Amino acid sequence: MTLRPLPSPLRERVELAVAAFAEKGFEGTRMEDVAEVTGVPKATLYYHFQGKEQILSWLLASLLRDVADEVQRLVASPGTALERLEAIVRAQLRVMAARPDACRVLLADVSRAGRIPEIAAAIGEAFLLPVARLLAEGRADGSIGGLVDDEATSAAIYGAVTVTGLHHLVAHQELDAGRAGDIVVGLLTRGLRAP
Amino acid sequence: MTLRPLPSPLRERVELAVAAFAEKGFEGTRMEDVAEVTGVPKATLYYHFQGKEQILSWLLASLLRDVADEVQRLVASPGTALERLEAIVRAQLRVMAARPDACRVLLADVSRAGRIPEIAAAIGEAFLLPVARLLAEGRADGSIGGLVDDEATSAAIYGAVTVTGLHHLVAHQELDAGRAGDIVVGLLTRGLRAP
Amino acid sequence: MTLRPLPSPLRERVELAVAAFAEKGFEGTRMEDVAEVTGVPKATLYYHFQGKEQILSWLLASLLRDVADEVQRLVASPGTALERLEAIVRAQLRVMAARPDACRVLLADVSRAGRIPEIAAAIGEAFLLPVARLLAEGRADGSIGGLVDDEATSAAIYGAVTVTGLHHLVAHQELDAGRAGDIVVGLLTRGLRAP
Amino acid sequence: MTLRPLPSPLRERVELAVAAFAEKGFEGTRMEDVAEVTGVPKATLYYHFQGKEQILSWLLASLLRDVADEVQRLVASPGTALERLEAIVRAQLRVMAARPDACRVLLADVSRAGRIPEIAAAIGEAFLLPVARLLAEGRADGSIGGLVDDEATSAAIYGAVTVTGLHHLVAHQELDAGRAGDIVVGLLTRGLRAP
DNA sequence: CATGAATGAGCTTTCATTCAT
DNA sequence: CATGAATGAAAGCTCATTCAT
Repeated sequence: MTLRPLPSPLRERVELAVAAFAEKGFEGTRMEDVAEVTGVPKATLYYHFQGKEQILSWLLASLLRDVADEVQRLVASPGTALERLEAIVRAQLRVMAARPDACRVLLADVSRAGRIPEIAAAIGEAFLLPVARLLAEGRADGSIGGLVDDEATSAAIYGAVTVTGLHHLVAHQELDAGRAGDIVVGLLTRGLRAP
Repeated sequence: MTLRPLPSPLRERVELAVAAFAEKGFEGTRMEDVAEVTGVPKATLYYHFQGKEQILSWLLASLLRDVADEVQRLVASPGTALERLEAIVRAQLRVMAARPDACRVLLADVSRAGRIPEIAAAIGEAFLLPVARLLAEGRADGSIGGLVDDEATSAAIYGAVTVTGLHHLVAHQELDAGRAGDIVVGLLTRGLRAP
Repeated sequence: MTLRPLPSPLRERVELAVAAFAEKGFEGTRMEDVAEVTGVPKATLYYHFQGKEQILSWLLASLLRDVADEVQRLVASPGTALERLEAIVRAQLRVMAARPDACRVLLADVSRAGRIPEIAAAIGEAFLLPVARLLAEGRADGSIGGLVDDEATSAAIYGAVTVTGLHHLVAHQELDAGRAGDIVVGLLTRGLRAP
Repeated sequence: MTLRPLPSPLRERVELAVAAFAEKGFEGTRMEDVAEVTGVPKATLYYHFQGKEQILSWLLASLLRDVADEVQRLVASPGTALERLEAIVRAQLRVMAARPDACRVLLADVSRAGRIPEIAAAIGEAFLLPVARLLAEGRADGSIGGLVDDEATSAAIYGAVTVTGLHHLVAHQELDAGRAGDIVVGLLTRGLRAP
């Protein structure tokens, strides 16, 4: 995605840009802002990135790589499909707690329906697809009940998790991944209906 | 919110601006664009609105008023709390099907965590709060099981509904509110776990 | 060439920009400079012109329209072809004396061999073609001797006239169209060879 | 002009830069472009030249040295002044045929009337002055008729030659120095007037 | 009331040039 | 010696907004 391989010290500084994007949105964030927050001169940013969009793209890709790694690890772990799905939900919330700004930026981008098509694809790859496969596995191993549309269900799960995390961040200024996980996992596994 | 009460023919034309906001984001949409899609000259828009932000604000408020009305109507309808909540979920998806662009804009704004604080409050008022109240009612009337945090749960429900709708719109170019409703309602009421 | 018809007061002010282009070249002249020299704000220039190139284009077109008018008038005047050609040469030098900067800009552009193809075509239309036709007429009416290539000859005439004018302007800071005309006409009609 | 004497292999590669200057103009040509067409890294160019302007200056000086050498040789050759002048005109056209880009760049610069004053002076030294001297000689040896202003006449000759060459290059994509020479020499010696 | 015309304030991006290696 | 990396200082252009009619 980057033409030149990004030198490691720069990588860390550029990560600081998510805060700006999260607060002011992509178009509302000026390169000047990115330069200020990261401490990297504007011209240097342009030396390493093709433009503002590529910086955003790089940031989101970096986040999604982390999510994908975690998801992949958990998918391959032992346990029933439902147990592994629970673990994935909790992991996603941990990522949100660790990198809340990046997640906000990502959601904004999703809602704009894939400004950067690669990102839309990457979300599918990183979360939706593995979860959909897990749902199928779950029906096979008997841990998950009969649902009709795995793709749509995984989107619903993604929404429940993400918006819960976001809501905590916005409403309470912080995200307790454990507590939020209990709620979401509770809702998703047992449902609302009284037993 | 508007200084002058909007003349009715203008109101309808301005609604057309959501498409632009949905596609290009708030900052990415120029007043010129709004003027073009609505057919209302730029200067005339400034005669009726205070600025670009106020147009967005007016558009979202219009959507949220509709959602709130629907929710309020359904909250007061007969049936168990769970049944009414199901109806609300389905209603929200119908709104998304009817006004997909406005919903996309709204979600983008939420993720930017309340660019316009009034909007964040309005979402709470229109959806989260009534749903949270319904959850409490549900525990009282025995239709909804024991959940710990009504506020967080209603956020999770909002996320599940919204992202499912969005996913359908993006992935399948259209949203069948009935089918999507079945999936979300199924997930939310019975949960994933096999009986 | 211009989208909006240029208001007359603006037209005169924009003419002042040729001085800047003549002194610093096209690329060396910043829009800021044009704004300063003309007294028209940058944004206003962009409101009326598509960009810097279009301003140059408009300026050169304006000059060439004048040249073309003069040439056309003289071509149709009475006298032998040679007499009329002499008149055209002298007229061209008068235009250079009147609008030296525009002529310098035009010549720079020619050497860049039609950065703006329309301009290259317009020079042909305004000068080269009428002169070439006059050469043919001259052979017919017996006033002009047997030359082989009218197109090339008219280019040579254009060069002799233009560079002489330019040389006077640069070397003597001013152009006496009468004196310069005598020299060029003398050279072009009788040639260098002693009788 | 150069601080360090240019290593011979570099000299040849830098010559390739004229193509870029000819096509895009001085300001329109980026050092990056020069680096690309010459294959010499930007920083290396800066190691050998003081800046972009010095590269242009060096290129034009190189051309003018060649022209001056040729002219000097021909001025000193046997024959009447008119014959030697004819030879110079033809030689200049041969140079244009051999190095068309450099000539285009030179002419662009002339019209900008001595962006680099040394260049304006060098043209005088290389062409105008020797030709003016030849005109005087020609009047003395009886081969050239009575003209009033040798300086202005040499400028006119320069213009006729140069623009004819340029016209051929632009209009016909190539310059046949022999044919073009016949036309220009015919015009300059015998004039247009029918005998 | 409504609007075409005008503009101040910035925006992204570019580029000549420097410098550490 | 030569050069990849880095950057200060613009440059061209855009856009939300105002205003005269």
